[in-house]
Amino acid sequence: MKLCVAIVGPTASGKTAFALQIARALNGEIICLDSTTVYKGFDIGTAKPTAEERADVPHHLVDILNPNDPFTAFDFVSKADAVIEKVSAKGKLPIVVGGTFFYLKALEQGMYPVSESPPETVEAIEVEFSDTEGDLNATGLHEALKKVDPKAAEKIHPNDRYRLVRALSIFRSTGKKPSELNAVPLSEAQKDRLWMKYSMAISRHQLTQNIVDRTHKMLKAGLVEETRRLSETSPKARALTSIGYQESLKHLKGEIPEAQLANAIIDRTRALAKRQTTWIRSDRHLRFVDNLDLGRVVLEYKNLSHVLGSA
RNA sequence: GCCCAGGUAGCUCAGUCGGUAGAGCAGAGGAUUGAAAAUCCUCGUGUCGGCGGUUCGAUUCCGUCCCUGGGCA
Repeated sequence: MKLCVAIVGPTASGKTAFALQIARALNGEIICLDSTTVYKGFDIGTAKPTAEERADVPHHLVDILNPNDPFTAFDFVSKADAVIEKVSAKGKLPIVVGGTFFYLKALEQGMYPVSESPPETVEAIEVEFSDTEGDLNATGLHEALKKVDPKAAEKIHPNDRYRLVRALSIFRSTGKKPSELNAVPLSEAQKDRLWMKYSMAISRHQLTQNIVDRTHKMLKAGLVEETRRLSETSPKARALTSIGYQESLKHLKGEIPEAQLANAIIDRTRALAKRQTTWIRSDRHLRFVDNLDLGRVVLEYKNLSHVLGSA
C-alpha cells in the first residue's frame, strides 16, 4: 500500500496554504483536484496556485490544456493516476488538493467500465426527444429509460435530463444496463493506495467572508479583462461558463451592471461551497483539520507509514 | 401644494372580479459514476404600508393618513 494525502474543502477554505505546509513537511508534491485550473489562461478566476507556490512545491495537472480542449472525470483520473505513480516512485508523497469531489471519488473508486457517450448517440437521443420548441422532453427520456432499465430510471430524477441522456446513451451504445455497472479501478496501482483524507474546518461565516474578500481581489486583479481576452481567443471554452467568468462575460455584454458583478460572483461561489459541503458531509472518512493541525497530520503520516513499512 | 404610479416573503415582483396569498432570486438540506466551478431534487404564515368605513367576511372595494418614485408648479 502506498500512502496518498487528499486535502479537500469548500472553495476559499484555505486548502492551498495548508497543503503547501504539508508538502514542505513531508516532502510532497501537489496534484490539483480541479476541473478548471487545468486550463491555461484561466488564472485569476480559478485562484490558481501562484508562480511562487509552484516554484516552492511542484504542482501537477495545472495549465496542462488549452482552453478549447475537452476534459472529463476520466481524463482527470487517468492523468492523476499516472502522476501519483511517478511521484511515489520518486519517494515523494502525492498530495491531492482541491474541491472537485466527483473527481476524487473516481480517483479512489474507479469508474464504470464504459467509455464516454459517443456524440452520435447523444445527438440521436437529443433529436428523438426534442419537443417542438427544441427543448429536451424529460418525461419522454425518463419513460424510455424506464422501459430499458427500470432500476436506473428509479435512481434518476425525471427532470435530470443530463443524467437521463447519459444513462440512455450508455444502454444504446453498449447494450449494458447502467444499473448493473460497477465502478472499476483504472489501474492496479489505484487499488493499492491508502488515502489520508482531510477537509478544511471552517465556519460558514468565515467562509463567506473569505469568498467576499477573494472575489473583490479577483476583480481588482483583472478578472474581467482576463475573461475578455479568453472570450476573444476561445469563445467556446467550457471553462468560460465557470464561476466568475460567466458573470464577467455577462457584464461585458451589458447584462450585469458593474455594481452587481461582485455580488453575482459571490452568490454563485457560495452555492458551489454549499454543494461542496454536501459532498464533505457524505464522506465519513474525511477528518477535519485547520491551519494549526500540521503537526497532527505529520504524526498520522509517520504512524501510518511505519505500520505499512513493517507490514 | 397638485397630478400620476407604486407600497405584498430577506430582495425583485405576480395575484386575489371580496372568502387571510405565490413565483424567481437569496437562505437551509439533499443527490451526484466520462460537462461536476456542471446538472438535478426538497423546504414559503408573510400585521398583503397605518387607521377607519362598507360587508357575515377586506390584503382585495371606499375614505383618510404615512412612505417611495416620476411629473406639474
